[in-house]
Order: sequence, then structure tokens, then C-alpha cells
Amino acid sequence: MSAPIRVRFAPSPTGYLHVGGARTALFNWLYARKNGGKFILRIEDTDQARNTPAAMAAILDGLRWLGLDWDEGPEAGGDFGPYFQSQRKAIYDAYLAKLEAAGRVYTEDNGAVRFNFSRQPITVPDLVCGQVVFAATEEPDMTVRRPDGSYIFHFVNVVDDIEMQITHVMRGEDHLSNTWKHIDLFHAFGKECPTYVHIPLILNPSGSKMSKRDEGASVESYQRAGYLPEAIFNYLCLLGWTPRSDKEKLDSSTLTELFNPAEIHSHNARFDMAKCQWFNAHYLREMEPAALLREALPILRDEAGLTIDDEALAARAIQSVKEKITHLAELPEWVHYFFHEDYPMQPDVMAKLTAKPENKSLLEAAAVALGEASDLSEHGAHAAVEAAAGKLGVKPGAMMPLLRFALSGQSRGPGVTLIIELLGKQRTLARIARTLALLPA
RNA sequence: GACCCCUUCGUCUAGCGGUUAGGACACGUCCCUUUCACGGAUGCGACAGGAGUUCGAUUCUCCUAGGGGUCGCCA
Repeated sequence: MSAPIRVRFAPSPTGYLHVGGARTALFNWLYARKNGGKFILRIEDTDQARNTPAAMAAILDGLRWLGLDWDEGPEAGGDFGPYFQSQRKAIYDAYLAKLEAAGRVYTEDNGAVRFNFSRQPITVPDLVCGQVVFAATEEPDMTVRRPDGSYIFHFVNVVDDIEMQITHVMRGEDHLSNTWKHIDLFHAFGKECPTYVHIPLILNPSGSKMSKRDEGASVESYQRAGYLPEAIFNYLCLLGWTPRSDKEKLDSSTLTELFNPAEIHSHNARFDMAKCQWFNAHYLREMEPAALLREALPILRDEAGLTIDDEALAARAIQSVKEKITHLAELPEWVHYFFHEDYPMQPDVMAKLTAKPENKSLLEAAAVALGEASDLSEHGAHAAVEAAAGKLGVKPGAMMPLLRFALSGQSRGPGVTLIIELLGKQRTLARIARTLALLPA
């Protein structure tokens, strides 16, 4: 019986939650959940000057949004705390004393403490990259404590992994080149190193490391744009790992079941926003109407500034366009005209309206028919338009687009007759009349 | 510069010595259709290069090239 699996995500609160970091957290989480292990969140805030409360909040919030709950860490507690490195100085001091006792550190004139590398070849056991051998180093000894008494990443990272009994270190491949230093430290403490799983990096479309300037680099940007966490979760899993399934769209419990760190790729992957959006679009379509409404309302009201009194109307309007959009931020432009009368006539719409002189009479005929109809449900409206068109010897298809232009100011959208049903007779007729007035006689 | 990781369609990838090199996204065409989408059908499109090993290399080895990463009193 081997020790229970304990993995950790150890961000430093110096910026927003990066998609690369989120994916690292995700893989750790999947591994813990798959094996009944513990997923630990440890905050590496040793660099006082660069930490910010806002960054801290963004990280916790982003993780929660993705559904990555931690078993130990900030706000969760646990038996291996504190989970902020800034609060673990006593532990680090004690570990430094061990190194001093073993004669593995020395103090510089300015007070900085350096660790004596063993200068032996060191092999990193990595589940993804195999046994990676590093020759005896010629680098200068590594600083582990600053003159002000604060500790350096490599040191605290190892100490905490020992103290928190971490069994698997799953992190970005950018750490691979430094891992021998960590192993040297583990050995100096008389410990075996954990199993390493270095995950390939997520690159931007042009092939370099994703940075804050790149579209979609921060998890927060997805939250803001109305992406669904399930979709981001799903897409991120597919960057650097291929689940053994004939489908790509997989929910979190399936992904958990399928997850196997040994299958993680060893090559970097580029982020593809189009595919990310494809996932989101599909999750959007499958969302429960009530849930979709709940997510959409704040965007419609707060972001787009729309006044929505009739939520039942909003619900139907949203349903009518949900398969046309990729993410919720696109929603307002598709439905705003349901909620106010001063919607703009888009340029292409006016051009199409005035392109043919007969458009005006077609629209007038439609207005008359709709005005006379007693039933303006989707079905009734369709019958009315069909009859009006028939009377003029044209197809309904000649009339529908004109109605769409008049009723929405747009050249695309839900079915015209559905728009009529949702708008109701009064608003429908008023909109047509107003449009007619814009057209030359 | 040294060291480490990597290299299949534009992108994400399957492949684990013998395949018409498969799928997804994107893109093109067609169908459906009052628009935009969805859906269906179909097409375009890849093994970085060179040596080996082998009866046979996308697959194994080496070299070159290219990409990424690391060499901090950042994490």
C-alpha cells in the first residue's frame, strides 16, 4: 500500500490566473480526484514586493470558477498549514538549520545564504520526459535565503513539498531545467524526491509562451466574456493531453475517470481560440434554459445596459439565438432590439431596403396583413405573411427579409415570425410603420 | 553561449515497424433554409531534412535544422 496521493498547485499571487497555470491546476486536480488523493493549494508569496491581494483573489476566484476545489489551502484549512509561505518562516528556519548542521550552506558577507550543490550528476524521474539526466553542475551555488532573512523559491518549494508530504509534482515544463536543484535539496535533507510530471507549455498562436498580452491568456477574461467554465475546463484538458475517448467533448467526471498523467504529451501546444469557442458554443446550446437565463441576464443588463422588465421575453429571446453565438458576450448584439425601440438600422439593412423600389409596397402589404391578423403567434404570423405574399404573387421569402430589417434593424437573427410573436402586434406594427417612413415614396 | 525538452495537415492530435497516415477545429463546396447559425454530405490539407538499423520506417538510433524552456538575492 503506497502513500496516499497528495498533489499541489502552488501559484504566486503576483498576477492573474494564467491559462497555463489553470491547466496545471486542472491536471493536478484530475489526478487527485481520480485517485482519491488530496489536491492542495499553496500560495507561494515569498516575494513580498510583488504580491497583491487582487492577484490572490483572482487566483482563488478563477480556480473556483473552473470547479477546482482544493482539499487543503487558503479558506479550506488542513493539517499541513499554514498554506501561505509568508507564514512559514519558522519551518524554513528549522530546515535551514538542518542544512547548516550538515554543512551544506554558507553565509555570504552580505548575509545571503547559499546552498552547496553536490555537484554530482542528477537524474530527474519524470513521468512525461522519462529519466532526464543532468551532468554535474558548474553553476554557482544557489542562494536559498536573502540578506533580509526571506527565502528563495527553490528552497521553500522543496521544504514545503517535504512538509506537506507531496507525492507528485505536476508543473509546467519551464521548471524541468531547475528540478535537479530541487532534487539536490531533497537529498541534502535526506529525503527522496517526489515523482515529477512536467507538463508542456501552452503557446500563443505565433508559437511563443502565452503572455498577458495574448488573447485569452487570463482565466478572468473568460469569466468576463461569458464563457462557460465547463467549456474552458474541457478545452484546457485537451491541450497537452488526449483522453482515450472517441469524443473530445467530455464532462469533468469523464475526464477525471480517463485522466492518466503518463499520457501527457511532451511537446508544447498552441492555444487555438477558435476551437476553444467551438467548445463553448456547444456547451452553451446544451445549457438548461433557466441556467442560461441566469448567466445571461447580468450581461444583458449590466454589461449592455439594457432595461429588461420582461424576463420571460428575455428567456425566449435568448433561446432563439443561443445556437448562433459562441459566448455570452456576443448575446446583446443579437437580442438588444427586443428590449428597446431605438435600435439602429444597420447600414447594410438600409441599403437592402432601398435597393428595390417595390420593397416599400411589399412591406406595406405585410403590415396590412399583420394588422388584420388576430393571431400573431409564430404560426399565425407566418400564415398572414404567406397570404399577403400570395396576394401580390410573390413568395413569402421576398417579404420575410424586409420584415426582419424593419423589426430588428439587422440582416440576421431568429426566424422572422418568431420575432413577431415575441414582439407582439403593437410593437411589430409600430416598427414597420417607422421603417416605412424612412423609405422614399 | 551552456544545458534541458520537443518536431505528423494552418491549429489540437491518433499512430506505438507493414495503414488508401485516422479524427477534431478552421477553411472550401453542396444539401437543408425567410437571414444567421445548427445539422447532414463532401473536399482541401501533414510525417522538418539527412544518414543509419531492418525485408520494410511516420514509428527505433544518430546528426543537422527549427521551435520552446532554463541558467536570479522572480516564482
